[in-house]
Amino acid sequence: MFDKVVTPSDVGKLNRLVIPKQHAERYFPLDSSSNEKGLLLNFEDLTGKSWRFRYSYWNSSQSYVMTKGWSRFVKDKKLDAGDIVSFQRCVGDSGSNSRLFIDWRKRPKVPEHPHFVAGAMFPRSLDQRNANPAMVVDPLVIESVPVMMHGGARAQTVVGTAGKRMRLFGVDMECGEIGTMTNSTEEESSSSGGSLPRGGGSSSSSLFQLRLGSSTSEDDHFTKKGKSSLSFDLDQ
Amino acid sequence: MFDKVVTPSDVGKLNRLVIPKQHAERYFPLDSSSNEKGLLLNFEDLTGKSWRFRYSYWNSSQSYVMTKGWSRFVKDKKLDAGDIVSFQRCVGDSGSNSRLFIDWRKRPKVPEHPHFVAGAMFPRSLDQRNANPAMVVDPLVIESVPVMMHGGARAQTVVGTAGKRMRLFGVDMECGEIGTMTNSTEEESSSSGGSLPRGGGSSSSSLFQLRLGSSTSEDDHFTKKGKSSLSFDLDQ
DNA sequence: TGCATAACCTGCTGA
DNA sequence: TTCAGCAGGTTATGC
Repeated sequence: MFDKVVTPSDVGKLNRLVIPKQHAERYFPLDSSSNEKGLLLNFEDLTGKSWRFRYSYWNSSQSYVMTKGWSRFVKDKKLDAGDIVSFQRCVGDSGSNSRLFIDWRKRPKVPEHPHFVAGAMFPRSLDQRNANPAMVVDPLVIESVPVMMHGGARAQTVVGTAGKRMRLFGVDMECGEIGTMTNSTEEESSSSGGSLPRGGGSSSSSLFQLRLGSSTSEDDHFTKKGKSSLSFDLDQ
Repeated sequence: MFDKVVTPSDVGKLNRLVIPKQHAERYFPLDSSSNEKGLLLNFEDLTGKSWRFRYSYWNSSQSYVMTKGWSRFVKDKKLDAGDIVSFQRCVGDSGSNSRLFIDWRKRPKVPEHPHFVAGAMFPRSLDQRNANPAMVVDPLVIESVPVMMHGGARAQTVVGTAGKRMRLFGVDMECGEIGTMTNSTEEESSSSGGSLPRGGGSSSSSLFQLRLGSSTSEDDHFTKKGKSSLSFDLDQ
């Protein structure tokens, strides 16, 4: 049916998962007259374990949500913001019945300390409170496409030239063509050598590196742990 | 009948007072069949003013609560978390009738930074999440009585000898007779010089000082501010 | 009378 | 199991 990249709120203390309205109304329609209190949905994960979520509509926020049972799933699967949950429906043998499945995967692997990320910024190791879900971009789709075109990103200053600065998602960043930056570390090199193409490719000239901050110490802001109380000053 | 040390929620925006189940079922039994929606209880305070509270059972939280009318009482009496409300029943002259009374008092005055408290520990300036209301002991009743006998305290190791250690409320503490501790600070001295007797009294030999931690800096755990996110490592 | 706010009610989680 | 705490929805109330 559909996937959702979960937000910090989806896996946080609110104990609810917001179902995007278009998916909710298409795949889990609620009869407003008969199903006043929402309904219980039974899902099955790939291990065969059953998960029952209460599904309802919140008038206050005009949104569809999974509530009861959801937090257990988050804890059991150790979901973090940016991870992806996938809802699937399987039509059963009997025809009229269908089984619901839920699956999940960790968010796409990105450098742990993403001072440099080709083509996209992944703010998940930064302050979750300031992270915008729209910022999480699947590396598979960003090849050869300028960053500022993606995921609801709103660049205040769009500069496509290496060495220039731009402000993206409210964060000051430095841009450079892949292969021209000289201070990329081993870790960053190996990471961008993964799913992201590095210089020499046919489309390399339209990719950026985005530099977030300049700290290299192991004890800097980027390496601090903490679930929700962590805060950062990025390149101020 | 019973007292309750009110929690932040009891005097906050939830506009309800949770009645501990054992007291609720003993003193305010609800007939689940006839009184589906709870009942109205009339109390009288010491000024003769009448207070009517709705009293009911919440299935969702499995708890008994005073709801309607309670917030007016909180505001009128200026109740704060830690204050004590007292419910009393007086059998009337007619025999069959009984009058209900409600009384209240401010929480016992304790030192702001209670590193040393004679005869009792007052953890309320510490992390509220870990504080057990049973730990609040009225200073007036503790003279010459060993600490571990009071207020629902459960000492895992009971040691009545100065200099020995004990574990009370899950906290490791050091015990000493009053007057024998040498590193009591000025602040602590003046505090214990208040409502609590210090050495030289006729019963001083049976009183303790309880040492919580050993930090004296102004920047230590004990002086940190914060409503609910504070946590401690006590004498580990 | 209508709106904005407060009070009240319910459901849920986590310790 | 109890209950503190949070959040959201609904009802009452004052301007």
